[in-house]
Amino acid sequence: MVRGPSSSFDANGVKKGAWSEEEDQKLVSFIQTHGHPNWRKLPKLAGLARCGKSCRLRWMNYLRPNLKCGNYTAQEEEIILKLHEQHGNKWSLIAEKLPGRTDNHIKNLWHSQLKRRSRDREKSSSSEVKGKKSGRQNNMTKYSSEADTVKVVNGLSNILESSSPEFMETTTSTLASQDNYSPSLTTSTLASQDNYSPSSPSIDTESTPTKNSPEEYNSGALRKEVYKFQEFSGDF
DNA sequence: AAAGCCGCCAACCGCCGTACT
DNA sequence: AAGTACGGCGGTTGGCGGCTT
Repeated sequence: MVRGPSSSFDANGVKKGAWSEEEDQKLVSFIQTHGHPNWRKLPKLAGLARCGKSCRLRWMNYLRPNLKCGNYTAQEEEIILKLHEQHGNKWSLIAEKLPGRTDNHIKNLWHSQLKRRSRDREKSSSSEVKGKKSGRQNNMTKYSSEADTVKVVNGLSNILESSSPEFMETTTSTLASQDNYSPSLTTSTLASQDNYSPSSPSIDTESTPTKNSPEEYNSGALRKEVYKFQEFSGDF
C-alpha cells in the first residue's frame, strides 16, 4: 500500500516510494554488521538507491529491534491522550514513554483516531461540568465498566513503572485525581475479573490482525523474519 | 456490481537544532 | 564567528482497502 506498487526515481537516481523486501534485507543486514554511524553515507555503502533520511525512517519505524507491532492497547491510548494534553504534538516525546512505539505511528494514531476522541471528551466534559458530575465518565468515557477502568489503570501503572520518575509522578498524580482510581486496586482484585490476565492486563487488541492483505509485503514473510531477527538480536 | 467516499498509514518534505570544521 | 553536514522532528501527502450508496 502507500506509495504505489511501483517505486519511482527522482532526478538524482534516488528511489522513492514503498520499500521492497530486498531493500529491507539489505538495510537490516548492513546495520546488523556495521551499525549506522552515518545515515547519509549508509545507502551507498549498503547498496541502496535511497536517501539517508529514507533509510533512517525505514529503520526507525519498521525494522529496528524491539518495535511493537499490532494495535494499541487501551492503556497506550490513554497515555497518548494524557501526554498530548500535557505536551501537545511532541510525538517523539510521547513515543519515548511508550517502549516499542514510534513517533510516526503515534502521530498517525492521533490523527486517525485519538484526535476525534479527544474532541469528544472535551465536549462531554464541558457538558458534564454544566450538568451533574458523574465520576469516571469525565475522563474515561471509553470504558463502560469499573472492571475496564481497573484494568486500564493497572496496566497504565505497569507501563509507568518503566518510565522516568518525573513522568511517573505527574501521571500518577493525574490518575490519583480520577474519581475511581485507588492504589489499593491490586492484581489480586483484578484476578477476580473475567478475562484478566497478569501478563496482559489490558483490554487486549493486539491480536487483532491489521487490515493489510496477506500478500502485502509489509505484513508478510520478511516482516516475520525481521521480528525473528529482533528477538534474536535484542537491543543492539 | 460499480462508483464514490473515507479512513488508515507508510513515506516524503521542509525546517530546526546540534556538532564539527 | 560563520559555514556546513547531519540527525531528528512534525506536518503533510497520496495510494490502498473497506464501506456506503
